[in-house]
Amino acid sequence: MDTRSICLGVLSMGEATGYEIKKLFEEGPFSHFYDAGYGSIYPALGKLLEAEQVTCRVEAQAGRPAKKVYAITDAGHEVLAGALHEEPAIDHIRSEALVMMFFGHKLSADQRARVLDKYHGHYAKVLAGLHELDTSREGFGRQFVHGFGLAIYETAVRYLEEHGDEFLDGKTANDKIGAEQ
Amino acid sequence: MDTRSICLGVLSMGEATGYEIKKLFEEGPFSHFYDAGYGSIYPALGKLLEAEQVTCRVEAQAGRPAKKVYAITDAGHEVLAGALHEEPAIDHIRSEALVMMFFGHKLSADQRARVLDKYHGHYAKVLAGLHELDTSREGFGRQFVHGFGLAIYETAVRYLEEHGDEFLDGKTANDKIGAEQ
DNA sequence: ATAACCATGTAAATGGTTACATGATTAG
DNA sequence: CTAATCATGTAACCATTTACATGGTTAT
Repeated sequence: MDTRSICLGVLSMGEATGYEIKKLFEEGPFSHFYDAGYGSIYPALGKLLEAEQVTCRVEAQAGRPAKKVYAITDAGHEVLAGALHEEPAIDHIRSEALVMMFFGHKLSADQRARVLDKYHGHYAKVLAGLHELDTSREGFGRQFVHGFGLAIYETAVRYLEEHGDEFLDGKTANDKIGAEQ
Repeated sequence: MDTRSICLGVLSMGEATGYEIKKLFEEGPFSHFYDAGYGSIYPALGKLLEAEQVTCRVEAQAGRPAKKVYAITDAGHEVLAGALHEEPAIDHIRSEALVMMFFGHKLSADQRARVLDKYHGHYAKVLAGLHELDTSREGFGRQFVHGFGLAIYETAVRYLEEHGDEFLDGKTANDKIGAEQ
């Protein structure tokens, strides 16, 4: 399940260009559990084309760069089905922001604010994107994953909003209890 | 903020071996937001040693392989402080399981059950590990990040338990509403 | 018996990020 | 006028994963 397989998956929903696929990872229905840049999407599409798992049609556009519209082939559908029946790997999660927050006592107040703010901003933005998606007419898989994303990102944003001050002030839950007593 | 910096961070909390660092990522306080295997930890420690950001002491053990206990140096502390004041990158998240679930309609019932079960098992295991941690005497950063992890992983496990059947049965929320009417 | 744990490491292969390269159109 | 959007791609660099290599002890 590398970028190639995900691209096949996206193309199984309909034709798309590399640029459009990137947007799905940035703002669309994949934004909360997958990311890939142009530097990995374009080479992936190139390899899929070589392997004849996709076809490519060039569309000229007036006053715009030409598009390359990719479509999945029968061979591509087979490879995708195979990839979807492998053992899924454990989620890859790597959060630099959480590492920084973990070592919050080593951060300046400025940096604490910057890190928290950026983190909250990102989660809020992804959450807003999820809210804009309407999956009510989509299949059960998309609905399930969409609901999962909503649940998680809502929890994350709420936590950051409710507990952010403790982090910024450098207060622990203990400090708060002590102050109340 | 690559594996080298995180290793420095871990070592800023006390001496450790590569094996112990790995365990922190697997089961310990980093398990919910970072992972790295031996293949990236050992080389990272090697480079830190070369750069004199850590020292290394070999400890022989009876009936056990010898340990290499690493400790952070002053230079290491400086590099760590610098790394902690950079701009944090956006979280890297890549979930093969969610990709598979997204395409649930292309999965056999067997594979749906396998994927869901593995996913739930992993989240439940990390959550159990988080519950076992007592951060009440730790600094505000660790408490904040621990609380964040608990909130997120509890939400995830609950969602999978409450909505898993819909995914296994291939039913959408719409189908359910329809059945109730 | 068998699996899991302790404990290290390297080499090859894979894969991903970043920087470079181009350039017109449109919205603010 | 400035930034963002549309649209593609490559080359160099960097990081990570996987497979290989070793082997005694302890718990089930």
